Amino acid sequence: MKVIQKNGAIHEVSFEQKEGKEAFWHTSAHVLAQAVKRLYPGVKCAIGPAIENGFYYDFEFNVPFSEEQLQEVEQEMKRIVKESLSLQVYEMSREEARAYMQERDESYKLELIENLPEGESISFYKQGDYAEFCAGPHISNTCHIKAIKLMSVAGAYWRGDEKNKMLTRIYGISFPKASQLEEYLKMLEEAKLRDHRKLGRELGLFALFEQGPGFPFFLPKGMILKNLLIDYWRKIHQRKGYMEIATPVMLEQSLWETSGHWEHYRENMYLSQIDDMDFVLKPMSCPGGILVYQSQPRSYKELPLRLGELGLVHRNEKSGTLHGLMRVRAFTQDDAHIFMTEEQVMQEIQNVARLIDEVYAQFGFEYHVELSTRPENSIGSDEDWELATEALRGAMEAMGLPYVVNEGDGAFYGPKLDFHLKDSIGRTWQCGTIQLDFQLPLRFGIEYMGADGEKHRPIMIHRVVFGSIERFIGILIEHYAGKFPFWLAPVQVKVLPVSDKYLDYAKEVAAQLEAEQIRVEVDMRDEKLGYKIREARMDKVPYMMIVGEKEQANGTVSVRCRDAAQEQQDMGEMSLEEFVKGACRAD
RNA sequence: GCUGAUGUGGCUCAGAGGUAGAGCACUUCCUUGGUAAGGAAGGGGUCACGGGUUCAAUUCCCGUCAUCAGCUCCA
Repeated sequence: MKVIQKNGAIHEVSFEQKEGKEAFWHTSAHVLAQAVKRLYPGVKCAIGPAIENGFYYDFEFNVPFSEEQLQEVEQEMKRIVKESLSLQVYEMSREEARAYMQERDESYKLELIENLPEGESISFYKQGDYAEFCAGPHISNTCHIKAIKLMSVAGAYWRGDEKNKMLTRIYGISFPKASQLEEYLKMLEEAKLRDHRKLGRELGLFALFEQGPGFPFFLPKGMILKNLLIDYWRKIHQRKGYMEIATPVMLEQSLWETSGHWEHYRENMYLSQIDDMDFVLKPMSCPGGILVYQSQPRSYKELPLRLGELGLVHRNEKSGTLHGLMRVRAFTQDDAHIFMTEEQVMQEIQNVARLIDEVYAQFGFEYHVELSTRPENSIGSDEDWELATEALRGAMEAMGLPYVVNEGDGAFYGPKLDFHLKDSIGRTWQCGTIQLDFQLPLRFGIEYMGADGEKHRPIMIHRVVFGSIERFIGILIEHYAGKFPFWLAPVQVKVLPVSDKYLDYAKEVAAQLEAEQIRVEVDMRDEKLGYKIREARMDKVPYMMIVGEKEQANGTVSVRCRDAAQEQQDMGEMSLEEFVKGACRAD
């Protein structure tokens, strides 16, 4: 298909390319606007870009509009596409453009025109009876849009500002081939089946109650999973020279005034008063970590001092943002604060980056890195920010890790590197961060004794690998679709006696597996084998062991495996030694 | 927090202005069954909460809370 630039240049591009997709979806958004204008002439158009998956357009409707009317708009879009309208580009002066939009009472478009640079002419794209100013590029003809589906209607603020009027946003997706739309819809279904809220309930991992919105409960199996992750975390951090500490969940208010949290994040903090003291439930563990640092005089010989903490933090997130385990109000951060000299900074950043790399590889995640720079309401001097930002940048370059820059997205006390991992169906999640901080050491006045006998101020790194353990578990559930690898499965083996005549043997098998540190359950219910297999499969247990007359007589088990094609699941009869040595160590 | 939708037994969902139903799960009994659901009986819900309208509300209206989809936010 062909793409048409705003200077009128045309070139060939495929839908598979990023540029092609964007032009395709952007044009689809224009078709959506065109359809809406045809059906509802009084509607005002705001903006309609291509997004990661599809496109949207924001409108101000003068009549009520709801999901039911989507079908109608979609039909109109299909009619427009059938008209095979070719896109034309032309330019207008600012004045002409303004007059054009004024005539059509497009107040949002007028506002947008005001924000365009003075003096430059404005490019318009026109398809049939519809034209709007737009930087493009667009595809050359609407006829390429073979498959369209409008997905949903939602409210969205004009220019993303909650003080502005809420507009009606219509989301849609389109493709050059009908089969691609089917595939996409199938992928959405797949994502729904993986939803950690659904699987979390079905697998008995966690629960949420009205009595604690955003405060997840861990059920026995979820707790096994959480503890396994924590065990793994401890092991790897010990190896990397971290020492673990634990600081209180609640500390006195003045500490948070010193740290700057009181000023910057008061609205998100839970408060409590005991006797005459004002307490704050910690939203972060850093001030606690600093008190530990300060608990004794520090020498340069101790640096870098790596203090790790699985800190339970509370943040009063807005009600509308809560989402299963992904966005909660109480969670465990796998935090660590590293205190070091200026010379050690680059090396430490790289050490942490390597640690994160190792952990993500363990779960089969790919990732990319983003560097977030100074935000608006930040503390500290320009020089410190510059130094810190360059240190993070330098470490990435020294390691040869590519990164993208996120302007103004840093923490209020320092810039950061964010690690965004990619799950098995291609979605990305921000988990690990490395934040460099000159501010808290200054605010708390922490020091170390240098080799020169003088006092110096250490620099601090804040970092997490999982981010939030709760959220990481949510991501893992969806990544694995509940089929956890053997080492993480809450129940690794389920023993299924063919009938209760073999219950004793089943228990004996379970006891032997337990002796091998394997997490095992016996299905002792009075049900038929087929039924027990079905349930064990729904519980996504990696291995089933069927025991009946034959196995009891031979002192063996018949193993059935979760992770194989239907016809290969039956792994046949084997001894427990064989299983323990071979089969289950594969992953 | 904002906009919209939803809220019926553990789960998935049906239902109606006259105080509720199905399937699965659960309990008991029959059955002792070999690779994705054997049969029967039984227990379980002040229909989210608080007001209002009505002779009567779980069903209609208002408010609150929670959940869902977006938006905004995410140290």
